[in-house]
Amino acid sequence: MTFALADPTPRSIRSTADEQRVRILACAVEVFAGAGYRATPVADIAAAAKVSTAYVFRLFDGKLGLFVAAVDSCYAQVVVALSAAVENSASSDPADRLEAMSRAYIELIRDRSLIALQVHAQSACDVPEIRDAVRRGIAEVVRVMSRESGADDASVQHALAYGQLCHLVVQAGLGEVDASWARVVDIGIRHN
Amino acid sequence: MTFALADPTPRSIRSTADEQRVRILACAVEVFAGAGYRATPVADIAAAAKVSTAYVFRLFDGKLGLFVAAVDSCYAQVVVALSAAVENSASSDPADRLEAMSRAYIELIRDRSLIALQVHAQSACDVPEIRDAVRRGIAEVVRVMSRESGADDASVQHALAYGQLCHLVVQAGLGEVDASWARVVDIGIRHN
DNA sequence: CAGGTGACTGACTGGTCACACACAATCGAA
DNA sequence: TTCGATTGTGTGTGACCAGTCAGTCACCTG
Repeated sequence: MTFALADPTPRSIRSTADEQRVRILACAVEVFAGAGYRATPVADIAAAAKVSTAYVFRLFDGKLGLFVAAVDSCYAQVVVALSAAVENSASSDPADRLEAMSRAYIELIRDRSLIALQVHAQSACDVPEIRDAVRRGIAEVVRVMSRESGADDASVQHALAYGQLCHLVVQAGLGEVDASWARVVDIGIRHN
Repeated sequence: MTFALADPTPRSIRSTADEQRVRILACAVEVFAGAGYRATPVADIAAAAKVSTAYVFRLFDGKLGLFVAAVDSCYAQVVVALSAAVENSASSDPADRLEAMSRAYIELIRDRSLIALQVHAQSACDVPEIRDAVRRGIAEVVRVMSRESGADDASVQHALAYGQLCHLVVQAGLGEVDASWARVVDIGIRHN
């Protein structure tokens, strides 16, 4: 009574669990970014990754473990992007280098996922494990901004604040609102 | 207009539905602020308000209607606080008036609820009704800041950005983290 | 080819939650 | 006092969802 239900093209090659883990993690970032931790059933992520729900639970430590892993991966990507930006910056002026990082962060917005996931993680900080993941991520981001730019604390803080404003704009979709108040919020993101 | 929040003396007299609505709404703001829209069962709010779950559904248009009402009420409180702050400000200098508003906003943090609820609403923006409520709220805040302070758009935007940074600090509890990176984020909230 | 190991799944379970409905208690007016 | 309107609740239910388990199938090694 066994019939091949899915997979019209049977996978000739088996993948390793580690490969699957990173694949599923990438899907998790994307899908969690859509509706957040609580509103996203693990089954949705499994479907996106084309695996069974049971297998996701086997590879990760529960839904919480999966979400934390997704958040960690998200911040890691941000850090990489920031580092790369400053690497390509010719100037050695701290302000310029910080500016390059800010610009790089804006660039990341093309893919809403990273921003959206950060907001969702922030909102789920009542779960200790998630709060810790957020702290780890912010810590790393702050460290990389300070160290790689050489800017003073106030400037770094300023850049962070505008990053947060950017989250609001993306999440509430203010970019597509045509009103004067929306322009007040939206304007200065590209501007220093 | 005084509203009695808690009634120590057992109600001998019937309350009107409108009274109950504002009472329950106040509870909803507080309880939703704890864990957000999805993670908060309506039953929890009903329990906090000492009424039955069924009655909450009778007074509000579903869980979503209740949450939207809570978000609206939250932003309304913020706007009131900002207006009051500028009212008490002697100076007519736009920068000073904006500063007074920022200070007032920091003051609001004593009660985590208003900040937390904003973050949760922001995170639940995938629900159109909630996204609209957030937009309404932000619109009103921006309008009041611009109009009452007379400051230029860039300054208002700057104040907003630091407000958002403030949300991150509160939500992730960075105030209680003792590390250099945490201080970079935390420092400047009181400082202009 | 026998047998072992790891990838992967379908089917189930225990629990939670949003919401509905019928009913009870209390009030104001005629 | 009766009647209708309004406040309020107990009980139920259908849907959904995290996590488990027993078992299948592909590949490898001797």
